[in-house]
Amino acid sequence: MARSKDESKRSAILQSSKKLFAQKGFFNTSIADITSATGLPTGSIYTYFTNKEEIVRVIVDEGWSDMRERLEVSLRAVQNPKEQLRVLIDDFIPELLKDFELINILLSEAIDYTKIEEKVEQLTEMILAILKDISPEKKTFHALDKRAMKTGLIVYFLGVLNAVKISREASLGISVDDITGFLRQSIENAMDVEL
Amino acid sequence: MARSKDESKRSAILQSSKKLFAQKGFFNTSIADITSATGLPTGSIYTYFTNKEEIVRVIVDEGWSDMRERLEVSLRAVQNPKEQLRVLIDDFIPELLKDFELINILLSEAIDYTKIEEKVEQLTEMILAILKDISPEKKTFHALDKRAMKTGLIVYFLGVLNAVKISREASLGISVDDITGFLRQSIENAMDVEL
Amino acid sequence: MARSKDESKRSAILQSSKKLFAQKGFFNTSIADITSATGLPTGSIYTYFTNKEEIVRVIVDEGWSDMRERLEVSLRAVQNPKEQLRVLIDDFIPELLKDFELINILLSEAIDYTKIEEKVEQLTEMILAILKDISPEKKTFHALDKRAMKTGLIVYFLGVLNAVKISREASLGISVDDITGFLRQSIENAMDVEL
Amino acid sequence: MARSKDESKRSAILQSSKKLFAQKGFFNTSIADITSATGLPTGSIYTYFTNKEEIVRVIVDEGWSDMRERLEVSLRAVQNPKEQLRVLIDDFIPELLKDFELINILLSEAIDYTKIEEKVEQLTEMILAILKDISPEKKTFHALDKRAMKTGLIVYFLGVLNAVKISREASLGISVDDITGFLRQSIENAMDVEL
DNA sequence: AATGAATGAGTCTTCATTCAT
DNA sequence: TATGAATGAAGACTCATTCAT
Repeated sequence: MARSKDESKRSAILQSSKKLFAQKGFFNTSIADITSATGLPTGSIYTYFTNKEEIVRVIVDEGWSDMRERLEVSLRAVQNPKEQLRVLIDDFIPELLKDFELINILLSEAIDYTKIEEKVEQLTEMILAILKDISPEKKTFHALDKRAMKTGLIVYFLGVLNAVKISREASLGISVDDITGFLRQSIENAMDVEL
Repeated sequence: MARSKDESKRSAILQSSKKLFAQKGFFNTSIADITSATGLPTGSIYTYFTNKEEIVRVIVDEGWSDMRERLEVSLRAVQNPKEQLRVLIDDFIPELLKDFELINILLSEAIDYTKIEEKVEQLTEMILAILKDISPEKKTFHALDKRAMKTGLIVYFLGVLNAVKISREASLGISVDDITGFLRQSIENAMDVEL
Repeated sequence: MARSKDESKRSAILQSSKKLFAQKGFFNTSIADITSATGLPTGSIYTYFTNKEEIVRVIVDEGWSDMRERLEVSLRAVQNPKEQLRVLIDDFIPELLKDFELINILLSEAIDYTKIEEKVEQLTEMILAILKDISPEKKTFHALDKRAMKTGLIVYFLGVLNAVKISREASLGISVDDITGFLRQSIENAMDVEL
Repeated sequence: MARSKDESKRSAILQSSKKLFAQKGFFNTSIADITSATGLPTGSIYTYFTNKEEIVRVIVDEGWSDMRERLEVSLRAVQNPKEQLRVLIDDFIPELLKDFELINILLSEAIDYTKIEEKVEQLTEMILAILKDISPEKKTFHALDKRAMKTGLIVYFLGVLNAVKISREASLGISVDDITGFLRQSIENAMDVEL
């Protein structure tokens, strides 16, 4: 009982902070903003988190873990690497790109606490593991050595996230669907598969 | 009659601020930091800029204008679109990617004042103008409609900038050269040209 | 559970500020002056008041409310309008004129936040209500229509307050007693009563 | 020629400052506001005045001298004290009350530099000199000793000025005409004359 | 004399974090 | 544990006045 109450406060803080950080930015969000949004007293924030930084860190880490776990589960469910690619593109990516708030926080201001490089690294390795089991007839992407492939994945990953972020904030004339569409096309092309 | 505004002071402010903003971030850089770095008194900052925001804005706008002008000049010097592509990749991109501080500021914290979407838009349009004059035998990239092409360019542009930013800050195991190399390869592939 | 707001701190701020504002003026009194005078840290000022303006506003409003309440109570205690007039002149006015600091603040600098016109209006209406029940044999004051009476009251009220203020600051050669004396005389004359 | 140019700048400063001080108050008017309003460079302000305080002081002193001189001239033109009273009420007072800006400055913020007590003193003495030559049949005002008379004059003078100031700023429901009307009535009554 | 950039102490206010209750 | 008042260093910015030119 006590524990569940605690948990709900912790969640409330995380949820409100996530929204606020995404909207106003980390530095422009004060602890007071968070207490207002949650209705919790100042002190409570500090019984659940040691400081403001830890809040972003947890938002990002838990958000990312969630994503990754779901992806791993889905991937384990299918063996065929081509299928896995499809899972990645049809399930994981859209799911990730829907979490606009997470993306926003991941990429912005608090990037120091956000450890985006870890996330990049993790995802890259996972995808490389899938790709190396696909032997396309065409050369294209595979003409690239592993390092180039990694580079490509990083560029794509960061590019996609940023494109989503910016396309939502400004009127670039492209949508999230355009972005996932482009990504799918690129991969199909590169890997010479049809997903 | 009186002292006239001192261009060298303005530059000093811009230069120091650029370094500081890139290193510590916009919000973690105080006006006091800038006065320390420049040796100028507080008041002087405000005789050259109306506020802290204007400093970032100017850093980004002037930095970007410089880049763009140099690119436009270079492009005008060659007519052949294939040559123009080479100029873009061999001259402009490396030049841009060398300005790590600019990239850092462009992509981070102060992104509200940074108007990165404008820069994305501008560069995208310039490149599309070049590409539309190249008729590759292969389909690939041109199979894409204009919107998809634009999307691709945006993803690549943002991806490359972010990859550089992050690869410098963390140890992703890839270098700026890897990134430009990947970009060149991608374009050669997509456009079916050899640069 | 936590410390609760400390009324004595709030009072200390009001008291010190009142003295300082009266002595040095609103604009020449800094928050630092108030913290020095009270011994409170800067932050505490802002846990009790939202800003410097609010401090004057509260000083004036609470000071005035006090005065008015006491007057109303006293007036209710006597029915005869002539008695009420005496209460006004013998109790209220001297009491008001003793609060030199309040007068000073009411009339000066921060007059924008001070809403003296409200106070003038309130007092004027109260007095008019008393006067209309007194039927002097002589014409004099009652020859005046309501508007002229109101004008007269306003002139007297403001005149008396300012005369006190200035007579305390400079050596005009008249005292507060002279002023109340004159006022009493004027009213007795005007209303043809003896108080 | 040079002198006349100087003079015009000095006037411009005084005129603009008068308007600004009356509108925004002394402390809320910056030297920069004055340079904007006049179009003069900062330095020029200081070749004509030693500091901001001196500007108010001069505005008030010159404004007041003007008034007083005109009054003295007018008074000298008529011998009869009753006529002099009429001049005072019909010419001087309305003229003074028309200069709302002067009144505003005289009574507010910068009251420390404004030396209003001097003005009160001067005017009071002038009027007393007139009054003492009028022998009313009725007692009323003359029942007062000199000190009481002086007190009365001070109260009236300050009351009238303040009433005008406030009636212009807020909606007290009385006009400048009401105020001068009341004043005339009071004097006629007190002195038992018809003006 | 005229100019307006230079100056830096001083202004109000904020806010993450602590800690008395 | 829960609370929210307390804290005070730090923040961005202002502005009267000076003085180099």
